[in-house]
Amino acid sequence: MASVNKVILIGNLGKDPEVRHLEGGVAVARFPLATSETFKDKSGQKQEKTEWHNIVLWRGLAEVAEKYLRKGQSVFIEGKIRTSQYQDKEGNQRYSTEIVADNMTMLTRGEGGSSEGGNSFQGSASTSSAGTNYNAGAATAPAGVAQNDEPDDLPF
Amino acid sequence: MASVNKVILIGNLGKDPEVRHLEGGVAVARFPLATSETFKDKSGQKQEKTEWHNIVLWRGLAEVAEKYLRKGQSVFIEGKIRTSQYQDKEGNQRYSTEIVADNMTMLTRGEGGSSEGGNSFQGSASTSSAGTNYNAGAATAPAGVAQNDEPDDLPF
Amino acid sequence: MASVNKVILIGNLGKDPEVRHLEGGVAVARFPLATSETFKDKSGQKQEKTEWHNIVLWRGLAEVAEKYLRKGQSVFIEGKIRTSQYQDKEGNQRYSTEIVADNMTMLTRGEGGSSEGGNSFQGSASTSSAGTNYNAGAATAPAGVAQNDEPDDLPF
Amino acid sequence: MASVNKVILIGNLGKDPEVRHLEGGVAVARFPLATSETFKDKSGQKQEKTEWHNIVLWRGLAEVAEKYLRKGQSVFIEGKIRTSQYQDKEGNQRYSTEIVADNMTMLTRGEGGSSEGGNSFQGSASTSSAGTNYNAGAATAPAGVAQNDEPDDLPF
DNA sequence: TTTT
DNA sequence: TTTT
Repeated sequence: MASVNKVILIGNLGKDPEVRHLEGGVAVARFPLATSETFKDKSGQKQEKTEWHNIVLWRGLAEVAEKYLRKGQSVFIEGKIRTSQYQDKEGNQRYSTEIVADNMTMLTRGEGGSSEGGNSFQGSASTSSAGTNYNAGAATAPAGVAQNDEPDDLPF
Repeated sequence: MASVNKVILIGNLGKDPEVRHLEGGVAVARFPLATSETFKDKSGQKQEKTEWHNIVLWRGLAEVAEKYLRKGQSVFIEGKIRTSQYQDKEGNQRYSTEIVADNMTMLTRGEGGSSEGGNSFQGSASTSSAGTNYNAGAATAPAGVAQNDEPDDLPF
Repeated sequence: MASVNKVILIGNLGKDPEVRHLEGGVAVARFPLATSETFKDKSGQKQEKTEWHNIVLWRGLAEVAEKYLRKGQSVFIEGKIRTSQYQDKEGNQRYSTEIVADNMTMLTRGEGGSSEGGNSFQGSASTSSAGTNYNAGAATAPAGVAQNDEPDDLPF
Repeated sequence: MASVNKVILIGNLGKDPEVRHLEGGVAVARFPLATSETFKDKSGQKQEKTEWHNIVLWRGLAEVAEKYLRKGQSVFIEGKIRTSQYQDKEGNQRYSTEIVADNMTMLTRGEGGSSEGGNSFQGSASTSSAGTNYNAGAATAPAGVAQNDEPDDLPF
């Protein structure tokens, strides 16, 4: 039964990632990501509305997040929506919605760089995106390193 | 500050849309949409996990949903994530996450048809998608104007 | 340098897939996919414009296409754009643009079914989509390994 | 007949935009955009493959591109694929594939800024994205101006 | 060359 | 609460 659950976000980390290392060495990272949109209200005033997303990353992506992602940075996230149910202290059913990432590209250059950058990491083994390709199952991260700018000799 | 908040879903309606007509003739439709994924658990057993999404459509898209969408049907939804805060009866802060649609394509053919079909409707005035192109503002608002903007005085 | 190259299509096959089996058992499938949009021209007449996309699938996805996809059927494709250069007979540089799929969901039910259906297959090992989850490398390659990588010695 | 034609790119401009102003004041901008992916070849060597996309922007988006986009900058593009046919000098049928943008977000901060930034512009009137919302039909651009960073007082 |  |  045809099903697609895909989320694409570009936003800024509200906090440094919080990383837990589970039994077996599996890492999980979480951080809040802000996206915002501006619009004009009825009186013509420009308004900004910020949306906060709970991002979750597993394994290799979590390790990359732990090493390289910091509060305030800009990141591209591709993933899926997942809503978990839990009971609160009073026993009421509650819901918590998260974005489970399966692809991540840093849009802020590592440190003191110029105006842009970015490294791409994926939760799966394919090579459909750019940057250092990262397989979430690997134990060690190849690490995102500086990548070259475009050459001048374009074919058009 | 670069920002993108985009969701793409293909799933099935869990219920008929619930439609309300606000003052001024603005329509709002809501329905739960199921996406599901299958995976093999540790014992090699095939498992299915269903995710439920709260879909919200405004104006023209809501009217199309009211007319044509029914429980069980398959639909493509493009939109954005929006989490609303509200107080529960005990005064605790709660969160509710919805997908506000700005594009919709029916994947189930209307009635007793053959094996597939679909019509596309958009919340905006552009023609970037196929099928019957629908301008959500056509009937009640000037075309091309802030059609996804909800009025400020919403009951949530 | 942050990079994303992502394509999402829903359309109809213009022909049955053409499948080739390369040395080493690697399968490649190709088919044209039509997407169309309708719009009103200046005179208010409804017009339809059809776009044709050259879809390419590798390994497991190609085998699924060979078995299940037929002319006329509706399919969801996720992939990336790839433009190849080649010399025509006169030695001029030519370009050919294809969509290399890494995820596919059939939107037309197999045979004589009711009004809709769909099965999802992925080129990578993750479980981020629904339907029968398919690992493109399962039969011929170690799971989770570079499944979208084409061999270096392709005839194009 | 269900149809979706959507492209999402993050890449770098290979050249400054070339802008033409048609009769009636309509602007069209074009530039090549590079996306790249890295992968390991058979010998384990890291390889990079760059893909070039022909981006086309109309009206307001073209004017924004003319004012703010420059060679080397990073940009998020959302649009659709369009392949045009034309005759070459020898009368042979040729194809040219372009990405017609309907949404654009600059990922490189304007001038000598710190490490990231971005402004969002859309070809349609909706407010589904962030940054200065831009309506392609408008004659004058509200212009993308500096946007604020996230506040420290996050709700989680 | 598809589909409505 | 859908669908296969």
